Amino acid sequence: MNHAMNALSVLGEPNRLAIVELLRDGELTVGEIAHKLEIRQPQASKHLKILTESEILEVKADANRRIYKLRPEPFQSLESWLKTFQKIMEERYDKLDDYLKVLQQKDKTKKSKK
Amino acid sequence: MNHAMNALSVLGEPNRLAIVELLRDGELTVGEIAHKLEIRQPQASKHLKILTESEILEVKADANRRIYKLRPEPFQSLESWLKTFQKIMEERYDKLDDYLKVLQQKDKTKKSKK
DNA sequence: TAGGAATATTCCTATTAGAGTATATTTAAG
DNA sequence: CTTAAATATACTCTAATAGGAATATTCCTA
Repeated sequence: MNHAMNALSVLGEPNRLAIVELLRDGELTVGEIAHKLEIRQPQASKHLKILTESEILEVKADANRRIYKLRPEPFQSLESWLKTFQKIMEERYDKLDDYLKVLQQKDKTKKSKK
Repeated sequence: MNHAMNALSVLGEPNRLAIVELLRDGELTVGEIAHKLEIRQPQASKHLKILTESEILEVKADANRRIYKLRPEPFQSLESWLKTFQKIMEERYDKLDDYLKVLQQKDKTKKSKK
């Protein structure tokens, strides 16, 4: 939970979120990330550092290259956190159900369709 | 998706996240929120405005009070967005994931009974 | 071992965003 | 009609932060 909250604040930055979405499709080097997002290398490195320190990413050294990829934990944490809002999410579904029932009722009174 | 990204940046602010977590347990007025979070009323109002404009909250007027509560949509969006990381989440912790799936299945059968 | 490529780091600047304070607005009560 | 309560808004200040440029570091290769 605490981890999920930290992840949220880190992912609040657009470029960092973009990095995470890039890495969803597989690991990438710093240069590749900088190129794909059209940002400069130092900025990429800085964001990657923050993402790594918050344990959203992990690095693997390959000679003078650094290969970054996603860690699963923060996303699992976020999922757990989201589950604590399940009740709210369901409330509206129920309302929608009720609404649909109302529509069906009106439909019945208007013209008996089916 | 776009909505989920916006929600992330809005929830990146600690006080706003705290407000959202407060409202998980039910609707509250501005004063109640400010008091519970030990922040000043104008700050509460500002954060609530941002949260409302990003459609995370909705307001109801009651005389000179404003009652805020969560909207389900952004959380559903976040859930959808998180699902796009399912592959990464499944890579490791297969056992835990299976367990969660079992729980989800049980949950689904509960819901569909209603 | 010199040079170049990839990345990290440092320092600076400018923008931004949140906090604080004062004030405006709305509404109920007396 | 005045006042007080609840909330929103406007203004200012300050601090955090992202970006830019230059430089340091590491590692490979000729």
